[in-house]
Amino acid sequence: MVAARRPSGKVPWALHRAGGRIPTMDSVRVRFAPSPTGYLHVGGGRTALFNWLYARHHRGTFILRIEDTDRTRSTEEAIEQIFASLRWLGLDWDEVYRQTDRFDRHREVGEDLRNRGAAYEEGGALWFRVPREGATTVRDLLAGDVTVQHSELKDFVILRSDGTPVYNFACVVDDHDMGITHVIRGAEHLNNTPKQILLYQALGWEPPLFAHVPLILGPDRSKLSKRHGAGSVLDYDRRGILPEALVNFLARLGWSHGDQEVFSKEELVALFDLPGVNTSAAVFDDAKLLWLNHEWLRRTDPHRLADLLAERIVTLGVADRHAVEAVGRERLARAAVLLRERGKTLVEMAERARPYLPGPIPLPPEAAEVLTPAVGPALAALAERVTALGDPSPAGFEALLKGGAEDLGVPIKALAPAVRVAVTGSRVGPGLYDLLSVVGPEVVADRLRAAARWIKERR
RNA sequence: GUCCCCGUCGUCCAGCGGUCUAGGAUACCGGGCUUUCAAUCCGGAAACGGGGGUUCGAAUCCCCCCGGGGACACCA
Repeated sequence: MVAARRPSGKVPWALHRAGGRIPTMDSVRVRFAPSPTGYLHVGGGRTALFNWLYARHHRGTFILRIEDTDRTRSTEEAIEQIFASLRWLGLDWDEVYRQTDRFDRHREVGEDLRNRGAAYEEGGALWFRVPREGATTVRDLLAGDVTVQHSELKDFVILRSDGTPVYNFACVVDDHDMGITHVIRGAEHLNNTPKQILLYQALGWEPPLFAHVPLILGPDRSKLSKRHGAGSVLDYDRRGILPEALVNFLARLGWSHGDQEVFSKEELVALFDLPGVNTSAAVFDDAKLLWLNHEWLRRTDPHRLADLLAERIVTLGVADRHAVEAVGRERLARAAVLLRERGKTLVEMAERARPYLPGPIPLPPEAAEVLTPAVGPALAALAERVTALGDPSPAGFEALLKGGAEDLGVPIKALAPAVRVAVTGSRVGPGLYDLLSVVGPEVVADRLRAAARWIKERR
């Protein structure tokens, strides 16, 4: 068994791997076939993404097939979750099927196999007879030629005693009937493929092309699964990850285009192809996802970001809808631009949005470190000047503060942190003048007065 | 255990026989800038699993070993 190498020269890569068969590139039909036994995790999400990208890149058809043949484990909620996850990722499907709708067809083909002598009944179930001798080779577009001796295989059930089909069988019948040209799926299925090829042969059908993509591993290097915690695609939405970031991250897990790291979905569609996919499993690195999310937060249109932020602020209970509306979309967009510079997720941004919303700011005891008795009068005086401020731009605030530091007798190095804490309750945050400008003169003045009072009451 | 797949910095990738004193990204460490944090800039540490071949030449090809993962259901 020799793994095929990517050829150099002008031979089209896929053609070479396909052993000379010519895949008709304008009629690509691929499918994502999840089983609705739980939420869609990122491994499944990546498989869906690769299929979708392959279909869109080749102007083909992306099919969604719900593999719910195991009625005891499949649920309607899981199906809804899968739809919701794909929609969130922005992976639209052209056709959708449900395997349970095709049981009659599966039984019909099973019957055909039995009539041909390729299957036999035992214990009420229909078993496929695997040849004793010989071997079957999978010509995988990614793994190369993989040969398995028939002696390694056992006869397997294709129709359960209750008449329902089992995975390997339903999969073959459906892929054939749906005209699937490329089966792009996780590497855990590579071992199933010889059985499926045997089925195609017994039925006299031409098998599709196969491409088994490498697995995604958890931090402990085992196949990513539910027990790794936040593996659900929708969990990333809850964590404040942008779909663009997760798509970008997932695409880079096992696929690359030179040294480029950031890809928009449009770029991925234009660049993605099977030759760029590698064959080794990848560990899911949360830190890098967070970095990408930050990149995408910074590339997102401020108004769209404002809408996403508004929603988070409400769902997280940072403020109510009324307060958010009072701020207005424009001001919120300006706040979002400041917030996204320091926050890596929408959640972090929302949690730090309090200063931009109306109302007083609670001052923690540590505020006393910069809100000293010495700056109290200056803050009170500054509040009056802010009220009379003609130019509420960052430059206007900068002139005001620097002028104030000068003639109020408090050095800017002490005044700036004091104003920051008075307005935000925190010693860290965006550039002070930008911050004040976004918060606005009225609210700034109110909080400056409140801070002056707070200092006085503490003495 | 058997079979299958994989093996470059901690992690994700580049590398397709010479251009590799191995490149990018992230994470980490140090410094500049800043009222602060972040961003940004500069610098640093960090890898070809091991052993045999083939070749003038190997991270790149072959073999063995080791290591990791996956599959071995009337689950998918």
